[in-house]
Amino acid sequence: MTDRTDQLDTRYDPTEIEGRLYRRWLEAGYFHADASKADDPYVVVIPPPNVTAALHMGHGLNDTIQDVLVRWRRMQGRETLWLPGTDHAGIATQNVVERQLAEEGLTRWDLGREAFVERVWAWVDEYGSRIIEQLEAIGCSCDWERTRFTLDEGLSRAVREVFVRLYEKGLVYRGQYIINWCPRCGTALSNEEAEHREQAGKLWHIAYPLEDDPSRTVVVATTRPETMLGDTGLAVHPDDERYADLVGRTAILPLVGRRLPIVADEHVDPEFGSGVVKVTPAHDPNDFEIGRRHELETVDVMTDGARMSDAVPEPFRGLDRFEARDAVVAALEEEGRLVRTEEHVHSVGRCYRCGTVVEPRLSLQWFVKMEPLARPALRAYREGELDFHPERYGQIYEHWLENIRDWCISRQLWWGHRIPVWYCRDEACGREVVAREDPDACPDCDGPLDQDPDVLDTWFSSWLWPFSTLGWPEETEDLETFYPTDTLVTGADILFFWVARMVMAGLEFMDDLPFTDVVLNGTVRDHQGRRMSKSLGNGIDPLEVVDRFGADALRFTLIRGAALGTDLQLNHEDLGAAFQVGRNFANKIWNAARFALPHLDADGGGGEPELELADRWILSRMSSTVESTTAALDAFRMHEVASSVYEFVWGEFCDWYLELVKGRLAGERGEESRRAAAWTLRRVTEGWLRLLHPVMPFISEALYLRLPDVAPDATLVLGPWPDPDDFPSDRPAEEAVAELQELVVALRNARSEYNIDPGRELEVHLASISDGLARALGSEDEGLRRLARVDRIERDGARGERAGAHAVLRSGTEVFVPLADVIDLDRERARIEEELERVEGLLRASRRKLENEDFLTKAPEEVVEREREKERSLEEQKEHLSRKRDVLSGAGGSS
RNA sequence: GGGCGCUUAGCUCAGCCGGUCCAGAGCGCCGCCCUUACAAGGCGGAGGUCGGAGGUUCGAAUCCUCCAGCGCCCACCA
Repeated sequence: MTDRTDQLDTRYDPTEIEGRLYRRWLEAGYFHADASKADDPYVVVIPPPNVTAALHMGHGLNDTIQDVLVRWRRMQGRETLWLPGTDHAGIATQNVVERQLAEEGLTRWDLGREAFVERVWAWVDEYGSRIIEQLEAIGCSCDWERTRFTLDEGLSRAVREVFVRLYEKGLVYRGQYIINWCPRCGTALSNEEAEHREQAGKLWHIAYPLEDDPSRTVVVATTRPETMLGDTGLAVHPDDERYADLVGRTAILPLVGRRLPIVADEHVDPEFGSGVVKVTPAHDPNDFEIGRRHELETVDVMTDGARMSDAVPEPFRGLDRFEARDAVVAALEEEGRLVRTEEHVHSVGRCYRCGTVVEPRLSLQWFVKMEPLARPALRAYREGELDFHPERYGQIYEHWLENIRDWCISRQLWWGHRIPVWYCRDEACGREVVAREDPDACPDCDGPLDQDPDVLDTWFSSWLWPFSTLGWPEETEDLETFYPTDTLVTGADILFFWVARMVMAGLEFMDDLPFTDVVLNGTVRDHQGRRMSKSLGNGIDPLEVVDRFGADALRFTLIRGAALGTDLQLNHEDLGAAFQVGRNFANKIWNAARFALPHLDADGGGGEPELELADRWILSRMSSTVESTTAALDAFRMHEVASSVYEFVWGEFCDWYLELVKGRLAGERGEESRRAAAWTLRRVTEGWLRLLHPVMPFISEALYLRLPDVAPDATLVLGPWPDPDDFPSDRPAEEAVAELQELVVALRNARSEYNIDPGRELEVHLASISDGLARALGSEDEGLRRLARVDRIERDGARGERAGAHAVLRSGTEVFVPLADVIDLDRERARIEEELERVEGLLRASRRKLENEDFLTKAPEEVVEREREKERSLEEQKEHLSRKRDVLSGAGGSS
């Protein structure tokens, strides 16, 4: 690494720097958390990406936010653990490998269970670490030594322990209920895994004849006519007088001929449709309940693949359910049973993995009883122990928990945690064994046992993530030290799947919340507002962005757009446009440092020199920036973290401070002044490099290492994080420089307005100079000359002159620049008039307020005082502007 | 059916538990500038009745009500 800054290119090239620094950090072990040293640790667990995943922008955003928080806390000196890992993602991963097999013309059944699972493991071994490596490319400071996988031995033991404990507590049970069945994936799903979408469909009205009076029919309506083949009853509301005489009688199911008892049930809405409901207990959750209350039969009319089963009349057997729908409708029509058909919009559930329409279906599955687990999770939230950012997600969490339903956890897959339940092969014995260790034989009859063939829902391992990854159920040092964690950063789409369930598991098994703050980041969308997705082809590959613009540019752009709870739009068709904010900022920083570094003194310049106004000003601004940046981090307002550093570095440090001190650094004002500037520059540069480090870790570290008095093995990674008190606050200096800036802008404005040659030096006459400006001129005379290209500054002069540019600053200071050769008096007068009008308008508004008795009595004193000051300032501006107008309109004026 | 969010400059968005906002940023646009850190830059500028209508208040982009458009979540809509 070289300190020869004169060799640095004017364009920042991140490629070589980033890889080298990341390797250094890894080798130094900075990201590894030491449990023995952690008395106040800061802990984050990563939302484990699927092992099948390739890094996409959603990860980019989510993981960068985590890295910013983690790096900040680490810099603050807390022993910080960011625990990484991946999720085995049952359905998704199984699908990937099954698709591979399909290309070879095979199915998993051809391989058999054992060989198939081996094959998935082989896939995971080969590709499973890919996403982890990609996280390194964007700079994530995870503790890679603690990387976990949800199918690890340790995590598997945790899963099993939890299943057994819940079973023993009576919270896990097996039963026949209506679940969501995905016919493509061939498995049951939880309620959360069925995504409901509104869809245009039809409502078919069908006439069912009565058994004892076939001339009389009752009309029922359905959106899924194929399921009528499984009807086993009809229901009406008990108070519905229209049908009171039907209750207890029997109808005949068209096409099938089955006898259907007509029952009275509260669930029926007499207002909807005809007020008569067909009851299909095996294919509808409500019908199932009605059927159970009235002891109706259940007839499952479909196979696992959603074809019509042998339970239906011959002509329909083997038909796909949607073919069967058409066939049933046609047959009904032929028999004259179809009364009418209407268009109907209703919501249809689809598998969240493959999009196939799910079939509500009666099935024997394992469930977790959720209400007892939800109660403490609700209490913790209501008592304020759990905070959501943004807050509104708390209400969504609360609502879901209040209405929680039991969780179907068995999946008819092969890839996942096998359900630890064995059944005695002897039906007469019927013993069911649930055990932590695999049993050899039936404890009752000593006969052979068969393990339940199903695996557990992937989320049944994910919900244990905050403690299973730390060693639970073993009482490890890690668990003792790092649980509970602090902040969870994730997407709102898995609030129920994951976040709420982790809270429940944490409280149930650790007796403590798994985290105290939940940050929900937004969705990354394209420039048309569409979610980025593979199928739309509108995704952006974060690694391509890293290659082209650097990880820092990627991170800065993401963080700057990550306003709390809002989505982020990025143009996938023009990466340059999308990421130039970050790229340009990195370049700006690079060049600012390129300029500053050679001016810094190797020994830090000895003791503290006599600081000048500009020095005190930038130090004071630095102090404010430390404060605002820290406050933003503390409140998870990521975009404010980025923008507060950005504005300071670019808008204050580069645009003003560097320009103000250029002359001094060149020695124009003597050694003491040079030393003061160099000393300040050194401190401020380091200050903002530290503030920048969480968001842009690479460039900040690279530049930090180039500071003249920094050891080659030093690092920003371990902090310290700056404190506002490290930099003296200086209000008067801030005010003075603010007025100087206003003057500079006014002069530049005049120059631009009249198209004055940029090289031409101006002569400036000032009158009614404010105290602040007087102070600024006293010490920054040369700064003014440099910033506004001024060669002569006169005080209290040229009040009566007309041919030039006129201005009045907010402080009331009058500015005049003689420009007889270029000035157009009419135009100048118009300019002043316009300004005068604006000021008068403001003054009127201000006076209106101050004349209002209510304002004076009801508004806080400081607000009134501020308004008075504003009035005074406006009065002065008005007076001085009027004077200028009079001068410009004076005798001999052109109009 | 219930709930929530959004609507601010041409575009993308900050600000929003009221006064420091004389409403900001980035991009885009217009003009000038290759001024020895940076043209991935500098300087100046134009551009907004803060979705609409009421209301509360001394004071509203910010709070309340209603309306319109967009989006999201939940729900046993046969």
